[in-house]
Amino acid sequence: MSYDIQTIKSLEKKWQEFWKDNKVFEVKEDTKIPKYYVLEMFPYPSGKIHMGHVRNYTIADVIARMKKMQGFNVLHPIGYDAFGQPAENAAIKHKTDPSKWTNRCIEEMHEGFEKMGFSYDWSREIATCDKDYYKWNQWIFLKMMEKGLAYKKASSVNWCPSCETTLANEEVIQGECWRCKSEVTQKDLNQWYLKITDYSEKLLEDLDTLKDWPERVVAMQKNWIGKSYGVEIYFKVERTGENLPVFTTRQDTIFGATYVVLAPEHPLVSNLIKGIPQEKEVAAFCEKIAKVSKTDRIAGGLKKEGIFIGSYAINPVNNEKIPIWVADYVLMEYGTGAIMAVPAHDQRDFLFAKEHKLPMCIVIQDSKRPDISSDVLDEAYEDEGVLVNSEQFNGIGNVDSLKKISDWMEKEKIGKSVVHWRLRDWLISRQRYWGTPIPVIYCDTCGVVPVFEKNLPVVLPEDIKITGEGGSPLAKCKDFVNVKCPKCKKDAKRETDTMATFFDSSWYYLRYCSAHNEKEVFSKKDADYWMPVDQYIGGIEHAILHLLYSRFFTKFFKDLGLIKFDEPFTRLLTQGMVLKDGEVMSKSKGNTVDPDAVIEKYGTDALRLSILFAAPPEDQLEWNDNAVEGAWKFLSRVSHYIDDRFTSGQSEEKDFDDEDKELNRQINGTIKKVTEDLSNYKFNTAISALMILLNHAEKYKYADPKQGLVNQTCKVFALLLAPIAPHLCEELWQKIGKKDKTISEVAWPTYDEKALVVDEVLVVAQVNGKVRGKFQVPLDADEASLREIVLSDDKIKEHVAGKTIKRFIIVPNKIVNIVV
RNA sequence: GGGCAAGUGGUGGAAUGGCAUACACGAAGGACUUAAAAUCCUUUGGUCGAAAGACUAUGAGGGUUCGACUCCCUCCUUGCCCACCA
Repeated sequence: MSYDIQTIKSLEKKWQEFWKDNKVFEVKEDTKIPKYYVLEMFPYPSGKIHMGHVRNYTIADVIARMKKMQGFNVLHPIGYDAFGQPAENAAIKHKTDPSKWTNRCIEEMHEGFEKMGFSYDWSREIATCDKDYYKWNQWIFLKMMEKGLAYKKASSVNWCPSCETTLANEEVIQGECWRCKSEVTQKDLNQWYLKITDYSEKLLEDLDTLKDWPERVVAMQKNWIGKSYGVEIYFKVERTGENLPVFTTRQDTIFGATYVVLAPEHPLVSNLIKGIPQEKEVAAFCEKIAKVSKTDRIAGGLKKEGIFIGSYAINPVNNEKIPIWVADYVLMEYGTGAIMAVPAHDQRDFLFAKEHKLPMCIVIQDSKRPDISSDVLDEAYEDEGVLVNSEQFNGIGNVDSLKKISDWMEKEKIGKSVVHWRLRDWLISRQRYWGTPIPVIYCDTCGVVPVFEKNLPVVLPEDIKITGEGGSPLAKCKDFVNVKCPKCKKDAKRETDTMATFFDSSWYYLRYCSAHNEKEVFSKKDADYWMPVDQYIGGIEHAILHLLYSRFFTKFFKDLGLIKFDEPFTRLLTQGMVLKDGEVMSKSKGNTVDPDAVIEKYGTDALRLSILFAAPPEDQLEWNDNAVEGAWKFLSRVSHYIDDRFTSGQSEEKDFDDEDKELNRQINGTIKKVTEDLSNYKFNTAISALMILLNHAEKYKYADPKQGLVNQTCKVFALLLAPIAPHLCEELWQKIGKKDKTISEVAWPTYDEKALVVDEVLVVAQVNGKVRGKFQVPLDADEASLREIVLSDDKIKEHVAGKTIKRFIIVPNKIVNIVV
């Protein structure tokens, strides 16, 4: 076969059609065969595929194809996360509608995936904007309502003024909208929430079972869930006697509290300032802070603003009277919205106290510089030490005192141990059009009425004008909004908000198990067989959002009795970004490389190979055109090797000479290495092992070869390379294998342990740790013979001469080190 | 401020206690060719040396070890994530 781009392109097309026409990668549940579920995070359909997709999905495809050859029943599906705002924005820009735009993008992507030769089960392709899919979003929502997990509440929410919608906490990155980077403001709205916090403990605990997840993803989730143990201490307002609980994790510093601070939104504030001289001033301050966005609050940095509100609090441990302040650095959402300030031992309190000339009281003494006083401190002392000025607790180490103090407070009923979580309930209402309608109806008589299950789906009307100017388009669609109440049949109105699209993607992996089931959200039996996902692959950017939500849904489904497992994804791989000139490839930066153009020039297999060879999958990958060129060359050499050397109809030879044995050893060693490396995502070293074998095989004697050995080499190349460069290997297999099977159905090669054994090994000899010689010695040579071989060498003698040998260290079959 | 990664030739990277720089890219030289492309061969961390070879080198500095890119401590730099979270 001639190896030129035209030939390659036509054979790639030929095999892609063959796989599709013969449904090679469509699978059925079969309990007699072990299953393997390979899943990549499904794409947002935004147009043609980019290098990021190519990398993510090539990694998944190699794993899926290898597992299939290894005899697993492999589920490898794909679909589209098709709802969401970009479609709406694109529709406005191109004067089309989101549905048309999305469908065109899906077609383009589908085509791109076929061109990459990915081994998908196309019969399970899904799109979340399809009513057969989002019907089940609505069904899940109703189930959650039933269980009290979906509820509506009025609250101050994150609002993106540019997207004109609310955002979940997880979608606010450094005070900015995760999508458009606009500054997020706060707004009071009545919105739908999912009670993910009911699962806080479970979500945290089960992280420990995820042994095959990257540690940093686990760490990020732990951080986000944010469990902290502390004490709620009951301060009292001196004037009114009202209870004023504060939350702290540093109860060891309670005797050092010199003032109390409330968040500006704290409900006590307005009561306490009523009628006092500075009422207006304080109210104005609180109002001012409430308006400031979170970004600005943070950007203000260390400068902390606050004001005394005219009342005092009583510290229950010593009945001391300390002033109550309001300040911008205390957040209403965390703890009780009130803190005790210990300026001597908390840097934020320290800065605030200095700024406002508030007193300090040292209660932890640094053993290295005893007798420091508050006047000499230039920052808070936050390290460990021994308690002072703390009555009966004096002299105890502050860490040891934590439990002692909380126990004592509980006994005295002046506080209680509590656990606080950082995780908030998940706000899912979005004031946007292109999403799943929330299946709820508002009736003046019956109140909030869920749509009956039999009336699902609530279909998203598609003939709608999207202008992008103010308000949800659905709210303007009278046919959609005006309905009869399902309970009392009087006039009622539909909810016009749609669901956040992260809802859609929180369970799609279950839907793939029975993708077109019309009766159920997914079939229990199919989910039992396929789930959990054995290998999940996607970007690190989903480390918190999508992965946390999916874990939450899984736990919810388990509680519903629909599934039997706790965690959806057994093994997780987060692949690195594709960069060009040191920056992430993006359309806005104009540094993208079009996969199509690369395929045009070098073919799909070369693209796949080069992207895997260039870097380990978790690292960033700097794109380099030359790398594809190199991949092309390698594939060409493999192809030529098999064309030139393979001869059919030869029987196996037995009497191997040394050169034959060496080739045989390398063949078996390569099978071992490639099998292990591919299983551990070490694609780059697997490929280099194949290159090494080729370099060696090409040098193997041409004149008098053992043909059986050569044929075996050819087969090993085709089989080991098949998951990476499937088109070429299919073609090569036609020449060297049985023609009734595609190479993807041929068994993965195994290696012969015996062939790996050598009778001689190269042992490195060191003198004082420096390499001074290398020796071929018999395998497992004993100390005496090693001493004899090594010490009789002239060069070693030279380095040892005139010195006494103190030690003779032997690492069997590897190294000897003579210490003189 | 907290957490987690990472730092190795001209470049991507390999080696996770035992020959540092595998494999590849790039570069230089050569063969084939009227010529070019393609292909093949050779060289390629640095310094000294004609060579044999010696010394030196994995961000910096210390430590453990017969032996350290690898383990420990301190520091520097870069990237990512979180962050007035009490």
